[in-house]
Amino acid sequence: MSSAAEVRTIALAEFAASGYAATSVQRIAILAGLSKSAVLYHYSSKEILLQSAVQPALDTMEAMVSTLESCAFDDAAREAFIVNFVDFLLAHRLEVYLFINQGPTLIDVAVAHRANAVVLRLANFFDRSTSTVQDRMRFSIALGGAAYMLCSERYLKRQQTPDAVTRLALVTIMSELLAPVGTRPARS
Amino acid sequence: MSSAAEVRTIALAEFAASGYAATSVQRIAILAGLSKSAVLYHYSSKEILLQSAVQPALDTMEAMVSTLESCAFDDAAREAFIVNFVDFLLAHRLEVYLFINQGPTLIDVAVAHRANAVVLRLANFFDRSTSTVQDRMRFSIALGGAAYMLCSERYLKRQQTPDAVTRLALVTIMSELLAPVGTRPARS
DNA sequence: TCAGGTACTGACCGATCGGTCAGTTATGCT
DNA sequence: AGCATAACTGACCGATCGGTCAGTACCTGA
Repeated sequence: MSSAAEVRTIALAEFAASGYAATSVQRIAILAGLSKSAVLYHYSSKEILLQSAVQPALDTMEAMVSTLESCAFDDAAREAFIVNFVDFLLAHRLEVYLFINQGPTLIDVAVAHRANAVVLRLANFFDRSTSTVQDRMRFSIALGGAAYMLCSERYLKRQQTPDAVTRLALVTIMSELLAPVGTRPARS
Repeated sequence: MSSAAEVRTIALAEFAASGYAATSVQRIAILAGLSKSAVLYHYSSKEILLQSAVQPALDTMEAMVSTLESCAFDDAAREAFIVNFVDFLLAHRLEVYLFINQGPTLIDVAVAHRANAVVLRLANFFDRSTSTVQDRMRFSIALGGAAYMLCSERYLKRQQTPDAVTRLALVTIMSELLAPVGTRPARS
């Protein structure tokens, strides 16, 4: 892996684990075995480093939400979205965790506005497709809960579950949480 | 409200909303209409201010988990715990949000160890009372999701739901998420 | 061989951080 | 009134922050 890519990977992990504000460029440099100047050579500022680290995930999520908004939201589409979304969460858990629980704190970071906007678009989409308070709450819990679950395994001792197992269970739980009232499946 | 209590309240809100590391004592002072020195007069350090702000919630949660661990965990106890826990979440949403998604980042803050420990105790308790990966995931999602949902309402536009309504819906959702496989209720 | 670009370093900048301290104002008891 | 104590301020401290800059080692194509 190139130095630049390695710095990006390390920065993403540190931003997610310790917070953007609490992670210094100096610390990222040390973890990458470089000087602070070298990090700022590859990425001209800390903010641009964050942006570079989360951009691919953000692009993917924006595309997913756009697709969702532009098609009829029947049961099949809902099911397909959940599977896609779970795969997205598994592939970009650090980015999602970062957006979800640091989004509001990064008020003067440009890329955070994009992140907050796309989360809000998704939330509003589910708001429009349901009418009850409980269903809105279910969406928030599914989103925030999945992001938390996927990253809390790591820092609490708890054994790491293989992605394939996590994927199946998460699809089940998300389907249950996001199913509209009246069609919610009974679980055995 | 006394100055000291006001500072504590403001600090808790800011720590939860913007992160402990990203919130300066100076900022808390300005929001409270005081000088930085005045804040450090009431609370001798930033860390002690955090500790003072979250201590009541932490005491309550430790007591709740102790009660849980010391009684038979039948269906009635599970149901009673969920109701108590939801009330706890509603009363201390900021503290829980702070613990849940800043706990791991505050590695050298003493009170964070207590917070992480009690969360881990609760997680391990549910681990022991179930055997499936999915049930463990359900617990994480319920905890992280509830914390996220209760605080995301505030900073996203979304209308504030009255606590009484939130309480009922949250008890329903948490019961569904935390019910052991085989007894999970069908929802209409 | 040597010019030029890439990757990097260390010294340094102003700003802000958490925290200390001497001194000042306000309050309340005797 | 007088005085202790509580509440608070502003100046200041060393450390660290994000970021700049001049300089250097190294590789590559001409």
